[in-house]
Amino acid sequence: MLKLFNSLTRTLEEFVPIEPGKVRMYCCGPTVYNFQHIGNFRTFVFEDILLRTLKYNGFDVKYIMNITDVGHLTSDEDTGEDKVEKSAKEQGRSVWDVTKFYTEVFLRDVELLNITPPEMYTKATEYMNEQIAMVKCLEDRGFTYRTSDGIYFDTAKFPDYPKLARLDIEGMKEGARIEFSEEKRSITDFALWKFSPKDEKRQMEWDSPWGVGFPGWHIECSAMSTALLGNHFDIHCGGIDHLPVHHTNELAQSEACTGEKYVNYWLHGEFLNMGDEKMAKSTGNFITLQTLIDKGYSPMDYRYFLLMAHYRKKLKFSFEALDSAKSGYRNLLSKINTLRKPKQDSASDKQVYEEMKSKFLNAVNEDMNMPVAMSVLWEAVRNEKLSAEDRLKLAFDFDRVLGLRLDQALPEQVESAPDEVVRMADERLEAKRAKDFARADKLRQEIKDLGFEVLDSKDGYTLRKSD
RNA sequence: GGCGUGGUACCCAAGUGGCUUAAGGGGAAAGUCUGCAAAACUUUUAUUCAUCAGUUCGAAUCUGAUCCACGCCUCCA
Repeated sequence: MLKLFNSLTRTLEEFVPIEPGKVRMYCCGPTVYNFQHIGNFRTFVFEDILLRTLKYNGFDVKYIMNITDVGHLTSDEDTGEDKVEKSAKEQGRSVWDVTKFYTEVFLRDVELLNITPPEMYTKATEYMNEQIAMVKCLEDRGFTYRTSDGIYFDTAKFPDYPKLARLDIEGMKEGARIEFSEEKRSITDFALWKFSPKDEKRQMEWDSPWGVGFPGWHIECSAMSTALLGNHFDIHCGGIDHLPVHHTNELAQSEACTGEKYVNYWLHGEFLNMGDEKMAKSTGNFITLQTLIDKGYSPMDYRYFLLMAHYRKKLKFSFEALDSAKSGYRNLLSKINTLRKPKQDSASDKQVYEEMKSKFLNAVNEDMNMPVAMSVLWEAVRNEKLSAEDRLKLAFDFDRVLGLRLDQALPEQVESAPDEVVRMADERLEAKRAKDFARADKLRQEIKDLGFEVLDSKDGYTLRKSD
């Protein structure tokens, strides 16, 4: 039985899909005006784990992720600047170039991190009609009002508005950090459609029944998810920061428009912090996957790091912790390779085998407890009551959820080393056989200086890249 | 001002009333192996869960207080 923590009820609930055996899921994707940082990817990895967990449980999953390639405001107020337009201006490129570029980088990082792509990435700019139609629907149903800068959603007309985030709207009014527009009837009201400024030509703007403008930043997810998954679907997820504003607004506008329940399970991934502070694009306090790669870490090292913590707990990023993940991942691959070697194999205790499998499944199904799942993996791979073959079978089976590319773990063999190094290693082997240990040790050191370690075996050696 | 989260070994991090006198990884130490190393394998590494008081037959897990750190109420994964 798969249990998931539903933000709507703040409890662990058994997952029951609307349609038996099938799951329809939507996750909020990136806004492509800048690089996605490793904190963003914590959420995308969490969503990937969720997808893999559902598949591991035998569900047929229809999964959609959006790419926000249309500019929104830096704040919800009419004073805000559009991030995409701003980014384009700074870089002296068109907005279309900017979003294309960051989308490509995002897709590359997704691939590097072994994140399963959705069935479809939906781009906000390609669903403009659906968005306009939904705003129209809300207008027809009387949930909107017009101000000088746009069409707004009247949250007071939707009594369930605070339910997802458990908002205390009265409390919000007292100490809010920012003044809200005089024209807004309530602090929680939000824009559905914004008018283009009269004095400035935007690069991205569309015609609408209300005039030339652009969509409010919440409407795209409602419009696209509904268009592809229907009015009512199973799972919607995103970063925890989306809970109080974006998802709250999305839920309100969707249910107001369709009159149906929007989503059954809302799941949110916690933040990755830089030291004690959060990592955020807006403050520039962030690092990208490429930064990690440049520093000699593999994307899988980072994925391993993420799997060491539960998705609903804040995680502090530090290079010390990443180093420990890197070692752990390397040791794991090394263990896999050891098990692959055709040594004499012992018999396997089938009961232990089943026990490992069920322990793993239980961990995964307990709201995706990856730290425990990882401990089961280690336990399985080191379990002496199991044959090497069975241990490998378990590891590869578990990897369907973990996504650590364990099956691609290859011994860094002689072939991967430069000829020069191989020649030296051969020479060392000869010296060793001739009991010329001084010479052998000297060669070993020289090979080490070239970045390789010699691992001796009974009648030969293997080379491994050292770092 | 309101709402909320967390403090577990040297580091990361599970566990949220008895199965746990606290998983797993990293690190460190010892042993096996080895010409010596490395790798591999084995073993060891928290009588204790921020502090104090209480509830209970029983608490890291519940309650209260205190200290500390952090997030949200602006855009943000």
